[in-house]
Amino acid sequence: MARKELAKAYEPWDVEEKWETHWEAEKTFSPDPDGPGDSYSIVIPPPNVTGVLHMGHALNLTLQDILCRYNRQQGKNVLWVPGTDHAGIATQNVVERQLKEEGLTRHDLGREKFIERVWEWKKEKGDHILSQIRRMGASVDWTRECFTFDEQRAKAVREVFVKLYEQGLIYKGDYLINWCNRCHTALADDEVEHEAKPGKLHHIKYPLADGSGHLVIATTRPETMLADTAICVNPADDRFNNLIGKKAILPLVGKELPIIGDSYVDMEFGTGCLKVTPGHDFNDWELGRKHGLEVISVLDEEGIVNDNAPEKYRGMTVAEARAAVMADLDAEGLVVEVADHDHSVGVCYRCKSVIEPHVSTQWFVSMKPLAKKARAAVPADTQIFPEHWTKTYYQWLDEIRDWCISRQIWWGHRIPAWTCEDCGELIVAKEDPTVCTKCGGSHLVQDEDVLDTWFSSALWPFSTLGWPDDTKELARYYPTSCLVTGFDILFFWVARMMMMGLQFREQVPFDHVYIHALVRDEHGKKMSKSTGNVIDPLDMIEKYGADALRFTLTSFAAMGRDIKLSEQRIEGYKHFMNKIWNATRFAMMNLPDEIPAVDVSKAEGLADQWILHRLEEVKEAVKSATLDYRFNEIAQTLYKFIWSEFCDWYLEMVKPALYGEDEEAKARTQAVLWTVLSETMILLHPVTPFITQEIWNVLPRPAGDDRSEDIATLAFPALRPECLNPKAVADMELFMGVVSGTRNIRTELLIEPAKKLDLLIRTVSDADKSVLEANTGLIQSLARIENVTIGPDVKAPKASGAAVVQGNELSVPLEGVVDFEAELARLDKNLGKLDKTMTGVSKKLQNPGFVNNAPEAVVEGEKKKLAEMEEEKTKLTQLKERLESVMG
RNA sequence: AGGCGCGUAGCUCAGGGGGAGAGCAUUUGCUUGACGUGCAAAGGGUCGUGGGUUCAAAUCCCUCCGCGCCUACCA
Repeated sequence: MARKELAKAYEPWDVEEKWETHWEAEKTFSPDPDGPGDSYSIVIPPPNVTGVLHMGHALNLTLQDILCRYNRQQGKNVLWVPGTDHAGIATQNVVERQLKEEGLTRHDLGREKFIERVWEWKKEKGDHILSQIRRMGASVDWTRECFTFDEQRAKAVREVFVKLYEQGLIYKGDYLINWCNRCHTALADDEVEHEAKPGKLHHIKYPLADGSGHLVIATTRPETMLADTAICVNPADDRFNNLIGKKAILPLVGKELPIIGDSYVDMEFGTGCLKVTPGHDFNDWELGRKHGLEVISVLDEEGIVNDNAPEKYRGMTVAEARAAVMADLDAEGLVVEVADHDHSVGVCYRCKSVIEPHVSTQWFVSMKPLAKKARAAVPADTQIFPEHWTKTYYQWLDEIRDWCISRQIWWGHRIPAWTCEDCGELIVAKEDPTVCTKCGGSHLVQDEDVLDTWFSSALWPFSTLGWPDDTKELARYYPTSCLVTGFDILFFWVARMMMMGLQFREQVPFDHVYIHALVRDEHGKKMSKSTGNVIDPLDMIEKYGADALRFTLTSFAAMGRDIKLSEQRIEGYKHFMNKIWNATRFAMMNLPDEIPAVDVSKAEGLADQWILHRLEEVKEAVKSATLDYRFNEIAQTLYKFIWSEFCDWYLEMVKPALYGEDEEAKARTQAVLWTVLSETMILLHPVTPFITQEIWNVLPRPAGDDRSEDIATLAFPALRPECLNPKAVADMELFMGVVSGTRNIRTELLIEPAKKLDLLIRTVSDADKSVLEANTGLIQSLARIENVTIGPDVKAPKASGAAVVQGNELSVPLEGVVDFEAELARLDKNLGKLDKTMTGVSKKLQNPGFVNNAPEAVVEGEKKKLAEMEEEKTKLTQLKERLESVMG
């Protein structure tokens, strides 16, 4: 049988592409909703269609994929739904920009043609990110791909909108909302980001109407005075409360403003007098509602001063109007002071332009009743990991305001509301109505607005499963098992999914929410295109392979900490992939085409018994780390096991058996080597799916092993408790100590590696003696030793390098090999180290408080430790004295 | 203003009431028949400060100092 020759170094490129194509073609990750097993389901946080894969996605996908692949191994019926988000504003912006290059606006095309154009764009470019998800190796079910704006999701959106409207939880009205002049639409509160910016506090005189003087107000936005409708002072403020009920004259406009009293006004801030502008400030809006004030808006939807302002200012931008107003006030001698004042300014989270509070007709969702349920469900029905995010979640829900869901754009779910032009009736319906339900007229006009994209995203956990239709998927996979996402969308998305899930499914949308960190650059800065510090995951995949990238992200994904990523780390883990590859290469050179059918629990040698024991521990560690979302521990456990134990010790130790003549021993070791390697590949598979699949595919099998060629479908390795072997671990510790101790003597004394040395071991017990005797050959090969002599009465030459391992005295004769001064210094160094730790332990044991109060086991442990160290010290000292005696 | 998180080896970070850990970097040596993307060995830290609880604190509690983030407000 022709043995497949493995490349000398691992080359991920072809391998990854091959398996990614294979899995999708075979529909490996498309579960049967009627199939066996407990269900485990995850819905992907849908990336924007306009998006390109960034490190945040890469991390997010990796963690979800680990969970899905692990749960498949546990025999679960796993569904991971992929899809994208139609990203209303962002996508519309992209296509509008395209049109602009052709000298067109969306209005030139008209609504219908424009939407067609966006769909065309989506088809061409929009799915780009999906192919990038494929390159990450995400084991999603591509046959169930969804889009927040496809037909089925549209059905869900309508259903929800209409029901909420009927339940009185959606309403329409004129309110002050966040308005983006550039995107030309309303935004929800949480779509506004706040940035601290330097500004000015302008102190301006407003004359009193009765001519008895003036008061001075302070404002950061003087241009909005054109829309002032009152002055407000604190009734408790003795400086001004006599003015309440009087009137002031609004400069430049000339109209009278009532002076009202409200404790909202902070007497300490500014001048203590507040100009009230309900049309341009959220607090003033509230104040205006409370006091029944007129609302004036002096800015239009482009942010240009409109006809409600004095003629002179009309047509100006905000900045122009501010300058003009201040100049005019100054000319009239009304400016008292202009002081520097930093304040935070709201900006659009999509385009970063300044948000204007703007009065307009919008649709809202009443959040309070929904938020109440969503709050109560955590942690009872949904647990958040790490747990501390729960508090943030509560805090947001407690302070929630009604959600403005209408957007003045075209790309999105159009609001299913119609107005009858004949009788003015408002009709909200699932199916497009043709006649008015009230007057029977047929002149119905649909609302122009579309819904906030998050409105459809909020339904994602059940809309992707086919709701509102009664599907198998819905019954089988809802509630989903875990949602994996970054904390930046805890509010935007997670909280709203909770609300909608509870409202429409009467069940939380997920059992667990795992919040992962943000990926930053190596200096802790947020990656952004403008800073130029972006590490592109696709570049990394091309350079190092998806597995190396995935392993890196996994090893960094400790709960509750930001990830500082550097390319160097990814490179380091590519080396790890290569190490795994070469371990396999070694195995392939030493395994027969058919693995001997040996029961590994009958393993005999120290190496085999020890590695099998460790494998059992690793299985447990991987399992519990995965269940607790301690992803970094999965990576750490496997890295240490594979590199520091399997490769560094085990493979070196089995070489003699594999090269040897004892066919029975060889077969046993081959079986163990194969078992450990293949099971480790299965354990590692959720983290690095490609390389493990490739290795599984090239590895030979024992006869009768008819498991799939596809590692992704294999069960988690069965536990083998009979292989747990504490004695092997203890023996191994002794063995490693002897080998390392001997190596240390050699390298620290600068003895050249080729120089043959002898080793004498004066053993402290029969048990140790037999362990070492059984492994003499291994000591020779691993420590590069010519002759080994072992026994209780071994006499070593006085001129020897020395070490003590668990009471056993190692001696390496040095006559003619090295100058003894170096060895003396080395022994002194080791004695010094020993002394330091002994001091600590004996001090502790001299403390009666410790001896009396600490648990007996701990005290005994310390005593034993000290005794051992004392013994070691005595022996080392004797060995040193012997050396000194030779030196005279 | 409120909330959250973080200060541990040169760097990036695990850990967490009983003798300070990893990776990378550094130093030294090495064609050991899987791997120089490697092997072997070594150096390197009063675990931010001050206090408290405890027989015992890097670990738990409090103060402070630094750093980061989130929410709200800022006329």
